[in-house]
Amino acid sequence: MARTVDPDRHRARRLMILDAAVTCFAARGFAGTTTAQVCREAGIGSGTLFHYFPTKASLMTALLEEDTREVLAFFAAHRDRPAWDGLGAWVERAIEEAADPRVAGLVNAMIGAGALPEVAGALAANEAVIGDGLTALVRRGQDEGGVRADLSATRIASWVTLLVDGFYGRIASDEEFRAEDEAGVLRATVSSLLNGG
Amino acid sequence: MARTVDPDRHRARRLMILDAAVTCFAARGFAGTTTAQVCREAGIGSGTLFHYFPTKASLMTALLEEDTREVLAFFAAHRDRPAWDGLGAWVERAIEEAADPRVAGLVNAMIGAGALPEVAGALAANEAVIGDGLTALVRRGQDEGGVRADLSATRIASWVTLLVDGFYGRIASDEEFRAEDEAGVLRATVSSLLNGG
Amino acid sequence: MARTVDPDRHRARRLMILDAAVTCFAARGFAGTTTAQVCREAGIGSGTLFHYFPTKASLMTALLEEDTREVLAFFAAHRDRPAWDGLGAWVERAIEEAADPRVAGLVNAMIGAGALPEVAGALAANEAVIGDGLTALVRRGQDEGGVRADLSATRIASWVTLLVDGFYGRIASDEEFRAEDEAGVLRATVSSLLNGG
Amino acid sequence: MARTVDPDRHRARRLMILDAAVTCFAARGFAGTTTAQVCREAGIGSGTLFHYFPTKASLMTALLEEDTREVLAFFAAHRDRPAWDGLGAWVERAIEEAADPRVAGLVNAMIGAGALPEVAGALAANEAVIGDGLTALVRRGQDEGGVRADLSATRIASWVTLLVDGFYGRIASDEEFRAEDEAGVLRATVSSLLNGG
DNA sequence: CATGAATGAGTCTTCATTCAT
DNA sequence: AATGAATGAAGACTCATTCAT
Repeated sequence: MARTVDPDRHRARRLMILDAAVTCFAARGFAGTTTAQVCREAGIGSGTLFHYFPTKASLMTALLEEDTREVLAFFAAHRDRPAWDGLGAWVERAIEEAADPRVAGLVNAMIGAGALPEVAGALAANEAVIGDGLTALVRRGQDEGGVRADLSATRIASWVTLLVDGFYGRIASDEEFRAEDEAGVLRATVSSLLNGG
Repeated sequence: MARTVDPDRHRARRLMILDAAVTCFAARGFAGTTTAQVCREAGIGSGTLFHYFPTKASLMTALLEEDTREVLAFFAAHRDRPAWDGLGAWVERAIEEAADPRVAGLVNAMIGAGALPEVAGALAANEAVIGDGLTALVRRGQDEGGVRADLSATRIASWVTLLVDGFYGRIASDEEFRAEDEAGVLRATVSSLLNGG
Repeated sequence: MARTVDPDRHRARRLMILDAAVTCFAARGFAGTTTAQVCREAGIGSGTLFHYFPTKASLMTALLEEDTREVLAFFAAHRDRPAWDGLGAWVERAIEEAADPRVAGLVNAMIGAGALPEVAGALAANEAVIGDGLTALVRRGQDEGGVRADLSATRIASWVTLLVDGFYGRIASDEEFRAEDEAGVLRATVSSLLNGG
Repeated sequence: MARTVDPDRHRARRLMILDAAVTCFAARGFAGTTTAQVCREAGIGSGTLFHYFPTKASLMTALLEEDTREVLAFFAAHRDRPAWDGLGAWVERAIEEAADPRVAGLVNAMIGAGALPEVAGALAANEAVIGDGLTALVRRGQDEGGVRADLSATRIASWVTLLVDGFYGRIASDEEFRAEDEAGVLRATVSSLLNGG
């Protein structure tokens, strides 16, 4: 009756598969990726894939949930720090993530898969967590001063997201648009947006 | 002497089918849309669809080419007018297009389909035309004065596109982000970006 | 109430279409040929094709029936002439027909279409007419002397057909097997077969 | 350590599917056979068929390649034996194969599918191997004596093939032409052809 | 008569998912 | 737990045929 299940090994395997999925989704989009390609990339059999993830869509939702968890952690970590620092850190986080060339492609894949009902929920949840977290930060920034008050916190948060998502999108579609080169403009544009230009 | 071919009727029918495709792609994405759904939406048989468009992907490329043509016309119309007006008109164009609730969804669908090799070319061509047109406008704006000169025209054009695409993206994913409400912020942000505010 | 139907014109048009069909069937086989290709080859619209021939298969059956009629005429013409001459003429007829490079391909196409129930009947009728005609000729040849009597007329007729069909088949599949070069061997082999080698 | 792949089982299954394909192709021709019919005949699902054979045409090419392999083995086995025996054995092989009532139909189906570009190559290869093998045998027969020398080895080989293919064709199209009954005439005709009758 | 746009039944093929080993 | 052979539902696309003009 040996305990064959090693939770650590299980978690590591799971992450390896998710990493393979990121590579594939980023390169070929969600619909353009077959589960067979993910298996090959991960070096596993198809049976094993479905042992860890019940459906192809669940790979995407797992990725989104993973990100949602990290986003929650991010906002939790900034709950007691100055709002302005939190907003700056959010932008820095985006710039750092954009350094992984797969991230921009993955974001596009997520958007493409967003039309699928199975993914829509996780995508909406992810966006809600980001929207809520940023809105809270912006509102606090308005209270603390430093963030403009002529727009609602919700709308400002939306515009910050617009800039960050637009940043990812540009990286994905424009070879010459490089995260490290454009980071400064992003920081400046967000700043300008936050304090009302 | 039967003259069954009525070019006008043909063109109208073609556009009707493309319109149905826009509706479907916007609602369910490219991969999520079946050709049968487009047929139903257009009120035609499957054979008729493939009489006008040889493949499902060609619907998407036709849409992109249609837009590319309009974009070229736009930039041609602004060739001899003040660059600043042209840039403003480009933003207004985006705001107006965003009024059609399907456009934002369609943009997402295009991004999702961009991984398909058949679509990639048309998508790249579309982006190139926009990039070139905007870059020319920005460069002229720099010469005429009024547009900042600390960034290259190419990079500024890229950032304008980032804002416009981000705008579409937000409309698609956020119910509360409405084109008419946010048009002012878009205008201001683009202005601020252009003059280095 | 002008009599618009010109029977001659109708017949000529019909033959032109059949000729186009022969070209297409010979080049691409029956299944490999689309009615659209026949229309293009004949320079007519699809509606016109089906005005003359109700189905694609009817093109094939018309071709077979055309041949059946010619075969009947051939055997009728040789009814009162020496059987040996008739058998020789039959071989010469095959050699002459094989000069049209399309004939061998057409024969293959007929064989390929023979599995279709709509064509099977016409093919069987064609073969029956040839079989009956040759058998009668052979039997008469046996009576007149000159043709071996150790095999039934039916079997000998079958073997003559085997040689002629094999001749067509070889021309179709072997570039270097040319009707004019091999005619002599065919004549000799048939002769040898008829008089029991 | 799971070893699910049993090469023997795989090969057996593959052959079972090919056998089902032979049955279907022989009965209804290549174009007249649907992949669904092959699946039903083989007792497998459609996915399984395409697990073993990527396309419908590949069933035909596999069949041809199978035969090509056997033909090569045949000629290899007769390389060091008297040429005359080899030629005789080739005819006996044809007679034996013709005993399977499906073979003649299959040959017709192969001819019908020969117009397809995917099949043409395998068919040409098959014919080349037969042509080369027979030509070598005939040439050796001429050297050893016993085979006429007034015709080139290539042409004689072509005529042997003409007789064998014609034999198959007759069996396919004429109910009363039975392999066992006509074997004697075939042997005699080939003999007569080989020694210049 | 001639036309070709419109049709939709029928095909091949893909691919997510299951399950026996 | 891991495998990959087997599955079949679903989808893109073809093409013979019809019919309004």
